[in-house]
Amino acid sequence: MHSKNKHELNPRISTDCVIFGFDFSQLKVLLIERESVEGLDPSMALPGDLIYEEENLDMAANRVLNELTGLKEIYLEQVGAFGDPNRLNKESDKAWLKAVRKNPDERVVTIAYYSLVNMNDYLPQPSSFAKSAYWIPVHEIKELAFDHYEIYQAALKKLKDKIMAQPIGFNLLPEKFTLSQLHKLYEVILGRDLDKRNFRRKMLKLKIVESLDEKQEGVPHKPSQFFKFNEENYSKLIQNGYDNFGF
Amino acid sequence: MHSKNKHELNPRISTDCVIFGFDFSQLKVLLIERESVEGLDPSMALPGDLIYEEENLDMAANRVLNELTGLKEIYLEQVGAFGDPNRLNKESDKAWLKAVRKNPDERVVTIAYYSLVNMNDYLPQPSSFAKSAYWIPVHEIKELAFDHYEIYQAALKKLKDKIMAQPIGFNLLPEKFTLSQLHKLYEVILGRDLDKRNFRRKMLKLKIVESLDEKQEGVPHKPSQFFKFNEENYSKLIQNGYDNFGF
DNA sequence: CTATCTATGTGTCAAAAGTACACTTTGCGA
DNA sequence: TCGCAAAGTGTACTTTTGACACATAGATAG
Repeated sequence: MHSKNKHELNPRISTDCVIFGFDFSQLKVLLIERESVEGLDPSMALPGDLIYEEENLDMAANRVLNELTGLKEIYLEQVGAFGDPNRLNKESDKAWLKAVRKNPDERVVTIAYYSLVNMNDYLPQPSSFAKSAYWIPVHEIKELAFDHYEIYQAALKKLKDKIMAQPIGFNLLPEKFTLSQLHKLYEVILGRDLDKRNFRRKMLKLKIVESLDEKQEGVPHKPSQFFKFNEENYSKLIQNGYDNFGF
Repeated sequence: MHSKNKHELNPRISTDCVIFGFDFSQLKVLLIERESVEGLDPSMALPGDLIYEEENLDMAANRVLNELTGLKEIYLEQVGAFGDPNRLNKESDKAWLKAVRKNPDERVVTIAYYSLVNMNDYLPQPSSFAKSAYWIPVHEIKELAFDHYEIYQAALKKLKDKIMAQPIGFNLLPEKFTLSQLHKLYEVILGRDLDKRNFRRKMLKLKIVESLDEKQEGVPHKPSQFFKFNEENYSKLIQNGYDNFGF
């Protein structure tokens, strides 16, 4: 082993956030466009930045997300750590880092987080080095800065695993929603069709949704019933070790 | 916010490994005893140490595990990152760090990994600052150095989730094993009884175990059939997106 | 005011999976 | 040869899944 390798790593730590949203037809991810640097194509990235001393990882992720996109008080779940020595070594990334970081060549280990939010409650307001922040449909996400595409894929996998193991996704919807919307949400996350009747049957049997005395209005078809999430029944279910939600 | 907090964190990175083994009756974890420092109780810890420059995280975890315990070429799966600013601040830990680290007060973010191994294939051989390395039954694990207990719990949860989602655990057994041994393994990981007949039925239906023409010998009861793991059927199963193994 | 359009909402049946449960078998050793 | 200890085996019942097609409510356009 080269003696060079014997030096203990002393990197920076960053967090990157994969925030999923849903607009009733597509699954989207919140991305920022970096301030462009002379001549470089501005490229899309996950909101993420270096963390500070004295911060714990979860808090840092929330702060960074807030600074770059304006989103606040989001429950973030950890995806994992990404620390390949070459993760920042694409030429375009190096140029950008040179422009914004004090020590652009320093190695950075990033801790990735993900979350689900209701898009309508959180209007992204870019600041810091985020020139803009957009909700991008997942099917349009093809390349991202750094190793962010890999991080995004890992987060999506976690999301799929989680939604298969236990019913989640209520964060992504407004307080009252229709079963069709919930149904659609599951379909876009899992990336496949689910039988409408079987889906409804299951949701209703679990009693985690509750019918409201209210219907859609003004739609050019049979109006659908509104439902709300029953938090109480949901926590009971989870506490009883329910972990086999699968379709 | 205090200006102090605005400094970017520049910590060390370590890895800690939670290695599970099985001795046909109990689930165990590989722990090391640290070289004792004047007056301090030697305490048990997960094998873990700082990583070097130029190493990627997975490789570092393997190197560290090997240096401390002698285990080699283990498939390690990431548990996650643990980086609370106070994670090394117990008095006993600080004293120990002072004795072995160049910069004992430096913040350290650790990336935890876990794995399952066949205890008989890997006889722990402590070295480096590991005074000894033992397989400790999980029910005896009550406190560990640093935040290692928390890390161990997170790893155990991952293991349970995983074994519920897909049949794993063959790593923990010798090449040929009896269905009773496999059955017991599932019980100790999940921490509850599983019906013997139902367990066997399921394993056999999935065709991931295959009967050998060989029986136990010299046991004071009906000798049991040996089985082997059918890797081919197993990968087929996994590739078909099988993820609902639950009992 | 009638016809048409569109998405909602509903029931049944067969197959598969899960759950609960008790006795016989084999080989060793006393 | 008897007893012991763990292996091994089958069945009946319940629950869950998965596949499938048509009537309904309200809006709109003619």
